Amino acid sequence: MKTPSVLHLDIDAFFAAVEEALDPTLRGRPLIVGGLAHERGVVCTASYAARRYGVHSGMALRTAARKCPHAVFRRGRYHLYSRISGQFFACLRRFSPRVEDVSVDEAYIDLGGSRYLSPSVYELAARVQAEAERETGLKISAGLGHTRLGAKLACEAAKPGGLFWLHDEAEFIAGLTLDKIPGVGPQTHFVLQGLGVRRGRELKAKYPTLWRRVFAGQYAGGMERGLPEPVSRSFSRETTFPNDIREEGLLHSHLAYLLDRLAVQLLRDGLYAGRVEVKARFSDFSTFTRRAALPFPTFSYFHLWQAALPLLRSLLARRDLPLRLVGAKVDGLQARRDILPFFSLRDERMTAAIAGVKERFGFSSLRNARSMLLEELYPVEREGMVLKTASLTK
DNA sequence: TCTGGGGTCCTAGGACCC
DNA sequence: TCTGGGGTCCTAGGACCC
Repeated sequence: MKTPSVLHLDIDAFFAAVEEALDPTLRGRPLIVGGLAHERGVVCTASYAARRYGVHSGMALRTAARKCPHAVFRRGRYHLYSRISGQFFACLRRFSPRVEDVSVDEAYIDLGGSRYLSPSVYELAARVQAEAERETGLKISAGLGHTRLGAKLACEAAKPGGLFWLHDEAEFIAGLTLDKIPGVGPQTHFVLQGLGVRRGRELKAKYPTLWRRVFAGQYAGGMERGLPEPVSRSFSRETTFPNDIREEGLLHSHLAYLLDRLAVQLLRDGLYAGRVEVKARFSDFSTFTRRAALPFPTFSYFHLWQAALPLLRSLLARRDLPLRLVGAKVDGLQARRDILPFFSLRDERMTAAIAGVKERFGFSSLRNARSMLLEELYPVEREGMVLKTASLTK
């Protein structure tokens, strides 16, 4: 039998584990990262101690507080997590050039070409795991398989902190109940249940096409697919308000703020957007989006704003309710080098200059006037030096 | 007790063109 | 005169993942 070479690694309860590592008094206590107990929001990560009370990620914070009143609640410190995530991936890349990141705390790594490092792939996997744990200071679960799916399932079984090897993937998957299969969510599960399908083998026998759809997707074929450096396809930002908002001027300010952030990100990554999308969620949780192609690829806040404002207006016309969320997204991204230099617009240069100041003095050192309204309502945390727009005009 | 934020990928219908 | 078939682009929405 062919030797498995795909290793899946997953940092256990990542955000909570970082907080525990930094504050040992939290160890063993139920810890919930994502927001404070009374806030409008959901659990991002729950420590294993908190999970014992039935708290899990995605649960409303207020529900979690009811289930586990003595839990410690923390807002996330995402810059910190992102730095440790960087160490994690740097460590993996020393063992193989074929590393695929799934998220900040999850990766696939193909050890097929790295066998010279160790006589046994199992030992090599254990070494990768141990090394990553040493460098991050966190517990990491690992699973070895022939395909991504096999590796992921093995890792799932190894949690927390173990290393598993799935000997017969096909047999294991055939025996699995559908809700355990990645890619089968609540909707698909519900439909399949209605069709009398409970396990993998029934799905394979009765609905071979669907079976292939589930398994020939992102997890099939080991690591052959998808290995070119992943490129960003979209960026988005959204805000759920502490209280629902009806006032249109204030909603415009929020939109302006989100677009400002997207413009900075586009510039920083050297990308132009081809399309902009606005999202509105009303107080009854009904959610709508509107997208529009930009007249030409751009990274300019001003162009994004011109295209996005009519979209927001049209969304607001759909319901006579206040909003609980507004969001903005850019996609159709293209690298700057792939764009014809057919225009050199003044406000694109201005965006670049503004982004330069933000880069140096912090995002909120310069704000467009439209989003300044927000500062009176929600004072902004400032990083470093404060540079007010007004002081530049002198 | 409500229900975040950041993504990816897929489908379906209409417009438009040949 | 009551009509086709394919291709492609566009937008809206949904399922799913961490």
